[in-house]
Order: sequence, then structure tokens, then C-alpha cells
Amino acid sequence: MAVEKALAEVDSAVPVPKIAEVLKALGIVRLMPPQVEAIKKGLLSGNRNMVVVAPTGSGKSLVGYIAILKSLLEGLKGVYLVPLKSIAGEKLEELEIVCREASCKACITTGDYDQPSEWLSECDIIVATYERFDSLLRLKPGWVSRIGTVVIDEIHNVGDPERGHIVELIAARALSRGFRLIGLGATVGNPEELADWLEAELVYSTWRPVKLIEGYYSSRKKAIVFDDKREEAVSGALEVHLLRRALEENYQVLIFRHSRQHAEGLARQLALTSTEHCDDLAEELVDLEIPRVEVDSLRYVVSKCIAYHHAGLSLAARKFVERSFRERRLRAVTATPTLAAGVNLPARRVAVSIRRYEEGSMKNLSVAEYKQMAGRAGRPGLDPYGEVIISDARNSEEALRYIRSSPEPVTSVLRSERALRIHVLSLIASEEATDLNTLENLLKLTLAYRQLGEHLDLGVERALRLLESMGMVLAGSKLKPTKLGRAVTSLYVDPLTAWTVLEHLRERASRGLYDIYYLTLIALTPDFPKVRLGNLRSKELYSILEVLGEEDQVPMPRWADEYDILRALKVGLILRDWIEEVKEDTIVERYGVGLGDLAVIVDSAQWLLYASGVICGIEGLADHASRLTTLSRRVEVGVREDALEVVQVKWIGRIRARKLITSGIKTLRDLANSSPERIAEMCGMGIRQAEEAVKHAGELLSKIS
DNA sequence: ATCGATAGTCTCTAGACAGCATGTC
DNA sequence: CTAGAGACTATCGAT
Repeated sequence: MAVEKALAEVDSAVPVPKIAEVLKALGIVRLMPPQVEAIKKGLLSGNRNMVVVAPTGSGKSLVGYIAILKSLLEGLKGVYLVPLKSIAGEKLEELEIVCREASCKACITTGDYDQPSEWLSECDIIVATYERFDSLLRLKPGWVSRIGTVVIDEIHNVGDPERGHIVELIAARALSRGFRLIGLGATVGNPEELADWLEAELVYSTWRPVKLIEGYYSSRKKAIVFDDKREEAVSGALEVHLLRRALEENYQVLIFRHSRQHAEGLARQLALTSTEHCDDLAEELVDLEIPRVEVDSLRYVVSKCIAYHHAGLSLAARKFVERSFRERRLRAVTATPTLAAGVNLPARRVAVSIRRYEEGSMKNLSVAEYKQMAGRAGRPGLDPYGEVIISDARNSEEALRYIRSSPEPVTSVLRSERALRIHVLSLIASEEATDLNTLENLLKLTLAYRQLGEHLDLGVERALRLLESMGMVLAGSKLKPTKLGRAVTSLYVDPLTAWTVLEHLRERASRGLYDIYYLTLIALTPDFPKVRLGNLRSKELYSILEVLGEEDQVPMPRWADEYDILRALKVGLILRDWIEEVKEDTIVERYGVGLGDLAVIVDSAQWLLYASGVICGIEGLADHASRLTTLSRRVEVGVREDALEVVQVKWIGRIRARKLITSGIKTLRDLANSSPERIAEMCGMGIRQAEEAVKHAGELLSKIS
């Protein structure tokens, strides 16, 4: 089954001259084996769906691009779906290059770009995250009917416990609407089942552009044992050895750890032994807009050409590490799995730890997770081969199990209560399912139905009853959404989120409630990301909770366990500090969260406060609605209420807004009537910016009146 | 009484999508 | 069921 053929010339392999021309203009002379096989199996000659399962770097994306080009020739749009916003950015760049040759227009849409959905009507190719496209399908913009091909990249994500169900429903809708589906994925245990589900031709390949040599560290032998029988003696700690070899032989290493603390600790340890110097790189760190707290701790390791990378870091710091590594200035990076899932960042050597703490004890990684990280080894076209080293295998059998066996089969996660209530509501609200029959027919196209059969019906029925009791669906002979149901769907929140908010606010007057009540409430919602209690001692939090809970200043639903409430309270306190204009550094220190975490908390809170405001508005809770909307705006920028006006102005953020207000500039009018020189001095910014700010304040002012 | 080194004990653990209306510091 | 680093604490001894 494996493809092991020579690379094929574009001209002979691509039967559509126009597409062959585009590929050649892109500088592609030869096609890789999975691409050749995809074409042989009808990528360009038919319209059958296709699933391509192959290792990273084997050219899967191009198979997707080719399918999209074919749709464009037929006058239809192409959609390219990815799991992460960062990957979406990467794909857009590639597709823009394709479009330069094929004269088409490529667009990106994710949560933080955003244009009205009709704007996408002019685009030939749309790159989006799964969730974004799911959201668009619910809104049913007119251009949906002009979609020809939907490419689902990283389709093995259907098995992801958190987000897999989104992929599943997108696929089911594509099947029902007759879009051509192209699924691209890493090796999984059940490729045939995936292909069957998607009524697709299967292209299965083990071909890689760079040879991958897998191995493990044996502490008994004090050596790395490679799959090709080679052994490499290790003196001292494995990681130190890896760094030394990398420096000697002039390549880069990537070391995966499963906690941020371990990644950072290891980086510091390596920095102590590193003989390289990157002082100029460490200096650049200061110039970039990387927060001071991070610069303080990154500076030393970076000066030794080492860095760490995890999601607790600010976006700026992460980008810095990624860029420096790609430019080969850093010699070693220690990272948590973010780096394996995110943007393409390969290294000659990769070390992987196969154990992590999960739900109370140490667990072994799945083979799929290991392979994901292993896939980062070897830079196509640059390295002769890549090497992966399992760093903490107990014995050779355990290591070989990871090296030899193929990844686990993917299984549907749609049966979960949460997934079912979300999708049952969204199908009804978008009027894709108007009665039980059409609903069931749609769900029959899911992987869940394939794997569970009739068992799924039970869950669906339960979801329907729940939605009915929450007042989101009218379930008679026809299934109809209520106004609330429609709003919940278009706001893209879990029905339970809306219900939780309403349940707490319906009976309470907004007058007696403190901000902390709302802020904690949205953190209790299933849509809010889980925050760790971290170094904030539970005891400490608990005593705060006792005081606040007593006075009904904090929601304490009976269904939530104490741990959840404490977590929500922590979020509430962080957010309150944030909107009381406490400095970021202080918050980071006080609550033991990273800047990246703070950004996630702020972003999620802002979204959910907004959504809650809209929902309260619909349910006639006007007072709550206006409080929530105000809070959403305050959380977005992190200011007290009196600063909301001036903070709208360009170049004025939370810090400068406060400076202005304490100096008596309290409104847009005050600002518009001030001299730029004075503003510049007050805020400590350049005269240029101050001029623009004053001008902008004037513009905003005239817009209001 | 105070400080400090040392050894034993306790604590803690990855990631990241979504709405809306406009232009970051 | 499986780990390991760093913070924290108890203990003891030197000044």
C-alpha cells in the first residue's frame, strides 16, 4: 500500500494543462508520491471525495490546493480549513502565492480577522479555522452555494475530545450539500474507516521527504539507541549531551517537555552549559514589544542561544522564539506541545518525553501524540535526515512500542452531551433541520453514527428535551428555534452557557450586584477555558469565597463543585484587577499566571460578557444587559468605566487613558480641544502620535453628533 | 537569638477555537 | 499504576 516511487515530472503527472502551468510557475518541477497517487486516484479527473493520510511534509497541502484550483476552473469557490489561527495565516501566505499565478483571490477569516460574512463572497479561496467555518455555515451566507471544494486539513482532529465534533459536523454538512471533501491528515489507525465515512478515495502513504530515524535514550547503557542499530554514547545528562552535539555538529535541537515549568527549567539548565553566545539576540529582545517580565527571564537563556516556548508566554515572545529558531540563531528550544501542533518549525534533532501528568497521575502519551512531535524532526531540503529521541522510556520495549506501532484509530466525540446540544441547536436554528427526520438524516452522515449507530439517537433525544426546557427550541411535529435559540447559535456559545447566565440573573436585580458577580459567573460557564488554581493557595481563595459567597457577591450554583467555583473566583479576581487598571506585571505575579494566560482570560471574558449581554437583552433583562455590555468593553481594554470614552482614541490605551484623566482630560471633547504638545507630554508619547490622537478624538466626536 | 546549610517533604503539572464593530501603545 | 523540579520546612549546628 505504501507509495515508494520516484518523484514525477509535473507535465506528465498533471493532466489539466492550466493547473500544470500554475504549478510550474510556482517553481514546482516534480510531484511527491502522495500527490502523484492522489492524481492517479482521480483528484483531477473526477469529483469524488478524497482522504489523504501521509506524514508531515509529504506535500498534502498541495493536494488540497490542486483540488481547489480544479474547483476554481469550474467557477466554484474553495475552502481550506485548519485547526489553528496561526496555521491559517501560514496557509493564506501560500495560497496568495498560488493566486498570484492563478489570478484568483485568497482570503482569511478567523475570530480575530473578521469581516461581514458577505465580504467573503468576492473571495475565490477562503482559509478559515474549523469553528469559523462552522459559524459561517450557521449564518448561511449566499456564497455557500458557490462552494466547490472543502479541504479539511489535519482531519485526524475529528478525534480531538474538545473540538473534534466541530470537524465532524462540517464534514457531515459538506456531505449533505454535495461539496467535494478533501481530508488531509497525519497517519491514523483507521484510515479506511475515515475514507468510508467520507465516501472518499483513500490515498495512504508513508513516504517522507526527509528520512526519519527514531531512537530512545537508555539510561542503563548510557547511550542513545537508534532504530538503525546505531548507538551514541551519552556522558552526563541526556539533554546536555544533545546540546553539546548540536553545537559541535552545527544543527538545532528541539526538546519537548510536558510542563511549562520543566521546559523553562531545562532551558536555564542548558544555558548554564552552553558555550555559544547570542548577546545580540538577547539585546533584540529588549527592543521588541515583549513585556518586561518575560524579557527578564528570557534574556539570560537567549544570551546563550537557548530559549523556551509555551502558551503562557505572550504572543510577541512566542513569535520571537519561533523566528529566532527558524533563522537558526537559537541552537536549542525547549517547548511544550504547542510547538508540535502550531506553525511549521522543524529541527534536525528532536527529543520527546512520553509521560505527562494527567488527572491525578502520570500517564503515557498516545502514539499519535508522540508521532506529532516526532514529525518535527528533519527539515525538508535542508537536513539529510531527522532524528527523534525518546528521552524517558523505562525500557526498550516501551520505546519500541512508540517507534513501531501506528497511531490509535480516531473515534468520534460527538456523543458527548455538550457536543450534541450545541449541534442539535445549531442545526435547528439554521433551519437545516426542520423536523426530527431531517435532523436524524443529517446526523446519519456523522462518524458518530457510523461508530455508534442507533445509540446516538438517545443522546439526540435527550439534547432536544434539554433545549426545549431551556426555551431554545420548540419541538412539535416541526422543530423550530426560539429567538433565544437563534441568538445562542449565532453568538457561537454553548446553550448551557446561555442558560447558566440566565439562570443566575433572572431572579436578581442588577442594582445589588457587584462587577465581581458577573465576572465570576461567565467564568463558571462551560465555554470559559479552564484556568489552573496555580500558586494562589486554595485556602486563601477559599476565605475570600466565604466572605463574598456569604453576601451573594459571587455565584455559587449547587451543580458546580467547590473546585470549579474557586477557579471561577480566581478568574473573577483577575478580571476585576484588570478592569481596575492594575498593572499586568502585578496581576501576573499576584495570581501566578503567564501573560499568555492573561490574554486568553481577557479575550474569552470579553466574548462571553458580550454574548451574555445580548442574551439578557433578548430575555428582557435590560439592566443586566447594559451592565454586561459595559463590562465587556471594560474588559476588552482593561479600564475603569470613566476611561471608556478616551480609550476609543487611537494610540490611547489603558495606561495613557488614566494619565489623561488624572490630568483632567476626561472626554473626547477635552482631548479634541487639547494641544498635541500637551497630550504628548502627559502620555509620554511622540508628537506625531499625539497629533493623530487629537485628530482622531475630533473625528469620533463629530461622528457621535 | 539568629542565620544558614542540608535533607526531607510538599506541591504542581499542555493547549486554544468562538461574536461584533472599528482602526494598536 | 508510572515522575521530577522547585518551593517549602524542619532540623541541627555555628556564630
